[in-house]
Amino acid sequence: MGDDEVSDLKQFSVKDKVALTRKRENTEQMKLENSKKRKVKEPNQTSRGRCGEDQQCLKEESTFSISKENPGQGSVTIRWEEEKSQDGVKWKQLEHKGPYFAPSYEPLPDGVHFYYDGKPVKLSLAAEEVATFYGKMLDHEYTTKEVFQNNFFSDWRKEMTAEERKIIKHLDKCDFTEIHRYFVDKTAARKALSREEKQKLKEEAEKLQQEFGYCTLDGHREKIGNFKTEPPGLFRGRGDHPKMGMLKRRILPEDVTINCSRDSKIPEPPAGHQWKEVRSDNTVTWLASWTENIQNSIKYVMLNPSSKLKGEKDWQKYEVARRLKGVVDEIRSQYRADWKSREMKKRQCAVALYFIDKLALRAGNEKEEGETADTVGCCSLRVEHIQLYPEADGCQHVVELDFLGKDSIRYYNRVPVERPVYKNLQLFMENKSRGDDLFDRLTTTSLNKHLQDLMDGLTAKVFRTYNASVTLQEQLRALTRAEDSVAAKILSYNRANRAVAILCNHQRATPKTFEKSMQNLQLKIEAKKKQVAEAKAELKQARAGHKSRGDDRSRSFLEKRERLLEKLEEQLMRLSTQATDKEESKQVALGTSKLNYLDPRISVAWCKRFGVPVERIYNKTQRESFQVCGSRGSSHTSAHPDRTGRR
DNA sequence: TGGTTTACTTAGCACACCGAGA
DNA sequence: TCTCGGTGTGCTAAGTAAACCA
Repeated sequence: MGDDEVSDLKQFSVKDKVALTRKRENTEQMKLENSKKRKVKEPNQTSRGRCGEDQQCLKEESTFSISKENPGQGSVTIRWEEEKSQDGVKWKQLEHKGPYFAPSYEPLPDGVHFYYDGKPVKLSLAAEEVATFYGKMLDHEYTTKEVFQNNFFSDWRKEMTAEERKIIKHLDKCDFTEIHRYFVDKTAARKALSREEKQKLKEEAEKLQQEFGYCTLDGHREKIGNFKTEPPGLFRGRGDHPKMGMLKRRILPEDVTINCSRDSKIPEPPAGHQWKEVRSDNTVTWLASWTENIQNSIKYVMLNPSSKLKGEKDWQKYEVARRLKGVVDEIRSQYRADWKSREMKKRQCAVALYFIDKLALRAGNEKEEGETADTVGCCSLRVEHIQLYPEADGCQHVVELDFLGKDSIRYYNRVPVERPVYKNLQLFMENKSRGDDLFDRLTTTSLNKHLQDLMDGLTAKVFRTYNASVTLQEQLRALTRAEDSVAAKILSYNRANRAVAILCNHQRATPKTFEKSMQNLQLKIEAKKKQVAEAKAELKQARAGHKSRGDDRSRSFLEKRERLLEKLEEQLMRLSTQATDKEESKQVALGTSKLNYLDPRISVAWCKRFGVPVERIYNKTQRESFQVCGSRGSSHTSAHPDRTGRR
């Protein structure tokens, strides 16, 4: 299957997107009308007014409104504002053991050969190591790609001795199959280890985690997110990445900069080595860094999301989104007015902002050509990425967007836009060729500068967070029914979550095992249906028996049958719900939005209101990240560090 | 002002792990 | 006890955006 076909399969149906956009538009229209009716009011009063119509809604809404209005939360904002003013100081004391280095290369056993042109060739250690990188990936699609093959071969030859280079001249004459088989067998052997052996490995990993996986930050033991250096291998760039297959070098202590406090115990480099640099910069949160050789970018060792530092940053993100809620109507009026501006730059900015707000597009920074896959975001859209239709699908002024976004995931959407937007797009496309920038007067920097003027801390990214959280809230309100079972409520939650994922274009490949596991689930459903039918027949008989005999024994039997039927029907319902959920989620990645875009306070408030245990929505790690404490039906919303800082 | 660098968040994939059910 | 399949976790690429610099 070609890449284009994969992309085709991976796009959401336009119907999903159109339905979602319309739902959001209706809400927006209502809000606009309401705000017109109210005329001039403080922004936060506007948002409260809408919600005040429904007491329960007010409670939920308060989880996503300006913190000044929430007793007790104002202090949190103030505390962080205070911290921010301290010249960006992130910590006072930081101590750690440095990164854990990838194990050195273990040569292949004598019985495993590499063949060139049918003849075994004993490779030098360096060349052999790189050959194993390729051999391991033999059953991966990457190795079928020409760019991957060429980059690999070119970098591999650099690792060869002059002798080897003389022999090995063409990749298609190389035979890595023995190497491949060796690693497949090794994986199988690892899987087949005894319980005790596996336990031993687990204990060793845990020991490593305990030794290198934690640091001390301002006197608190914090978990590190990635304490191991990235092992060498072949670069796996996504989409049509021009550098895929290139050799990712092994990271040595000499490449690593350590960041820790001056008075702490400086981590020891591995024996015989030294660090590139040891510094003490408390305005940054990273513990160690190095520059990787593929794109010359810096890689960092950072804290785990469960850490105080990350938690606070996350909380701040949602606070900014909450502040946006208070001014979003005003911003929308502003960009609508700017659609008619005499200044081209202003018009482009206003139209781009409309896309970012309405379609939750990413900002779209400029990228260096030829260095990465050709992907775009809003500001970097080109003429070739949009099509205009005066009329389509029964709507006027339809725009079709078709481009590759982050991770080369295709964004495809057909959406009716307001007339001035349509007219402006026609104008922006005039006298341009397909490869020209649609918004040629606009950059993400200028857009963000404009947003900064509208609201302190506002950037393009905030609109995604804001619209994602608002969508979740609206969908939860529309879909949840108090009388539903917990399973049905969770289905509603997943549907709301899914609406957000579709809005943000979070896609995933259909799991390889999907068809099979779906088939098995259907079989289970059929079997359960049969059981229900049988139980119904038995119940009927039991009723007749009790009617004719009327004794205690027949009554007891009847009650048992009733309970059995009830149980089976519930099981059937649960299976059907599971099947629906599974089918609807097969190509949608729910985790990304749940983890990065949805204010946990909304989910926790929903759990609390509808008696759904928080642990059914957030797993252990997610609860740790958000500091959400789970308790059946009465979950409290300490979604983040407490007001005084530590949890 | 515009290019570059740095620091951080967001993203999907692969695979290990673990529990349910046969 | 074994198998299957879902979930959780680790990994690292790919974004955003601010700071820096000439």
